Amino acid sequence: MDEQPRLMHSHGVGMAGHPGLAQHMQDGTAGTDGEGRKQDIGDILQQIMTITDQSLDEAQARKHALNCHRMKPALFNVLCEIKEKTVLSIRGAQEEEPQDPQLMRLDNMLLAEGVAGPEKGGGSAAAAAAAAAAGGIGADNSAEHSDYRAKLSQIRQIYHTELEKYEQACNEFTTHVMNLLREQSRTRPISPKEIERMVSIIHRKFSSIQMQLKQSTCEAVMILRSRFLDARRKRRNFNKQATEILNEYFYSHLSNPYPSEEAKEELAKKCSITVSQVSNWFGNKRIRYKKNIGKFQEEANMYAARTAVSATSVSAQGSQANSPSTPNSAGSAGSFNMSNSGDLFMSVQSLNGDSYQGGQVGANIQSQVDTLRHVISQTGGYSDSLAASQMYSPQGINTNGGWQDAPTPSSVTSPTEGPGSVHSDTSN
DNA sequence: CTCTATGATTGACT
DNA sequence: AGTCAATCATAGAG
Repeated sequence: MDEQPRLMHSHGVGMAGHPGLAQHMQDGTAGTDGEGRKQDIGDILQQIMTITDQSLDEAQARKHALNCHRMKPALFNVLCEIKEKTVLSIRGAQEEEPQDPQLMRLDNMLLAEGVAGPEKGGGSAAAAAAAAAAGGIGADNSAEHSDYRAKLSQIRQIYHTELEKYEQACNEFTTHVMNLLREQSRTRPISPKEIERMVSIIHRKFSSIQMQLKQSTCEAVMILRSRFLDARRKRRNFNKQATEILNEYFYSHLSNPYPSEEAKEELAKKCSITVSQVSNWFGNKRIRYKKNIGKFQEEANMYAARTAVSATSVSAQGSQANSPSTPNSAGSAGSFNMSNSGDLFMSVQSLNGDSYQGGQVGANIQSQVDTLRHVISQTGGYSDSLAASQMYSPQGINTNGGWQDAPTPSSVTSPTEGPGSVHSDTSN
């Protein structure tokens, strides 16, 4: 035998063979003979089959008619039976899918970057963390840092708006589908489990859209971050005032141009830069000065002259609190002040009798020298004769490149060794 | 465009 | 940890 008749029988689709259907037929008032019933059922099926081809209003009307049809409950039962069979085969397909590792990764990253998770606090904390990761220098409120924060919060805002939109759309769509299914459940058998399944399918679809959103958000954050990190290397020259302050300190501490931590902080504050930048600057300056003293001599002269003038005026006022060359005037280290005065003296001394070409610079400040000597002797800047003798060592640099190792003082009486002829090791 | 100056980074050293 | 030395990368002048 072929499949069709057997199916019809076993599923009760055979009109006469189905008990429920038969009963309804008997209960019914219309069909009295078999031919008429057949006609009737065929008619209904035909209507159902063609319902999709009709216009909405037409279909609605037809649906209503069908719902009220006397044969409807019987048909419903038949569908229920068929359903029971097919659902079994579907059931195997639905499985609990494990949490997507990629989604977890994205979630974790968004959380770490402060895009997802709790409001504001997390965002700025993450930005600060990113800034710190950028080299420890960015921890201060630099323009780039705030820029980064602003951009990140922008991304965060977009992300949340979109996420909310998706969630809303998802809920709306789910509600819509559920309503639809509930309504349909009047004409065809739909179990709650099926609705549940449909809902989970919808949710899965929407979460895949959400994943795309998360992915693009992550990309945006990465791009922003890489730009921010690249900005580290973007060099911006310090402003003129900052350079002058740093140079003033450097040349007035030429024998020992190693500012203490406090001095660095003070300089950083004055120059509106970070302590690290101050350290960088001094590191660069020392090495470059040492490599080419001749080149820096003019600069040294200029700052020495300036400091001399400053010192003179300080002396006149009987105060040194406002001297830019005494960042440690608070008095944290006595030796600091002492070397300060000594360095001034040294710088001027080198001017005094050098064979340097720009002799007129020296001549210009020649008058300052005596004043300065006077000032220094008055303030007791170098009561220690050893310290004074060190000053005369040409910039106090030894062949090992050491400033810190006490350089062998050439001679107090021979300060005339020109900076240009300091050492052969300067030719680098 | 090239060249120099200069701030930042890196690795070795103490 | 602080420094030196070499190097990178860019700003700015020409």
